[in-house]
Amino acid sequence: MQRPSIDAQLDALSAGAVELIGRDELAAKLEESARAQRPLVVKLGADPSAPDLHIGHAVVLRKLRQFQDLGHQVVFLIGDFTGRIGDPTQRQDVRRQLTSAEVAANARTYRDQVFRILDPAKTRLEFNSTWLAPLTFADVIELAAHQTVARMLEREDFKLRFKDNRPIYIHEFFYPLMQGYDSVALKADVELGGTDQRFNLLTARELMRDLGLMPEVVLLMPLLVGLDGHQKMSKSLGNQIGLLDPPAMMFGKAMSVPDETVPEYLRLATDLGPDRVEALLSRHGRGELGARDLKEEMALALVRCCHGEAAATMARDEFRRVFRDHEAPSDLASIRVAEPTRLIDLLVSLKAASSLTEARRLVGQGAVSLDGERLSGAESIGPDTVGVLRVGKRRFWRIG
RNA sequence: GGAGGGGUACCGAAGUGGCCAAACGGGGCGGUCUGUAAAAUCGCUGGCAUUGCCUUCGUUGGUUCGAAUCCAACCCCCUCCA
Repeated sequence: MQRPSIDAQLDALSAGAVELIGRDELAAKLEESARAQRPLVVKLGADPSAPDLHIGHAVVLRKLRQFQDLGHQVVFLIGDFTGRIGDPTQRQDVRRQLTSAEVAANARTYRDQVFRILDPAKTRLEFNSTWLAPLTFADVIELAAHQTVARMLEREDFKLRFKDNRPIYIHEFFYPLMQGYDSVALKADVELGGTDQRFNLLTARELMRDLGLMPEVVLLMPLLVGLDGHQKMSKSLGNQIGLLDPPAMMFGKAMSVPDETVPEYLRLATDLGPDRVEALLSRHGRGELGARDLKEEMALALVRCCHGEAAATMARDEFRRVFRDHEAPSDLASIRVAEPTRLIDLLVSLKAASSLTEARRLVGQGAVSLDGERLSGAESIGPDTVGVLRVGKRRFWRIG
């Protein structure tokens, strides 16, 4: 395969990135790689205890894919050792150790998601317990001697916690070091990460240099904002679109993003490419494409990335039917009620309400209807009841 | 080790003997409207029950007719000093 020139490669690889640390080094590495026919090792680390990836991760994954398309090798590193210790301030309880079976299961989940974007033939899966577990205490002390407390406190979240008198545990200082050591063990040429990883990745560079290795090149990708339009997308904030979310859910979530966030999603979360995106945005700017329709294009592209064209179109049509035209979904769960049941009991058994009190509340708020007729709550649902039961805006059941 | 501050519902945060199932904000849910699961707006947000009862304010006991509020012990967090 004829590769583009080094300059062209650099431009392509840094496109969309927030920061490329070591551009000249990358140029040298690319040149050396081409000369020696040796693919670069491009590293991405992942937390093993939260194996649900979202479309924010996809931003980084697509960049990795670009490296692969240029012939390089991706190392998808599962931090099974790092993940054992956990960050006690972010989780109430100390993270429990994952069993090897759980790690294996999570690794499999990762594979399912990651290979929607990455090329399996050019991806290596590694676990950092391979080299971190055998380290002795003396090794660890030696490692710790490469970093100072003052430097650690420069890291944004440490700095903040320190200032706010929130606890910082000693072992948390080992996080960047362990991550850095991963790069040493892998002899990584390039590491990718979100901008929140800046400190850790810089630590890796310094550590590699200290230990006489060529420091890795760091490529920082923008963090995708979550569904709320303000905070970064993360599972713990519950504002994510999962890579494995079913098409309809993905589409719906995408449509719930604030209007101002749509351009960012178009640029970062879809694979439309800059030209298509700018074309859409300028049509919107000229008033030829409404905000709703622009958002729909974004949602469509998003679903297409993960589920393909057909699923995306179906998700869109379904969304239009239910939320724009206020019709019942085409495909809804059917239930039969064997004997007369109070409406509120039915709602609880359908899990439409978590308690009878909540069921009463829903009915009282006019959220429950049968074939479009609002129910008062006194009704009894029985074997001869037929119709579409609707709870709130988006929960439907066919009865009978 | 010493001195002080604090632990309240999903989260943040008021409340310092009855008017407290507990202000307010966020989140979540619902209604209306719309261009959409957007925005705006109004409302709901412990449980059971046909207006009454049960459980809840770090834990366990105690004082009181009555405790999130007072007392005791314990657990946990933070600050300053060593």
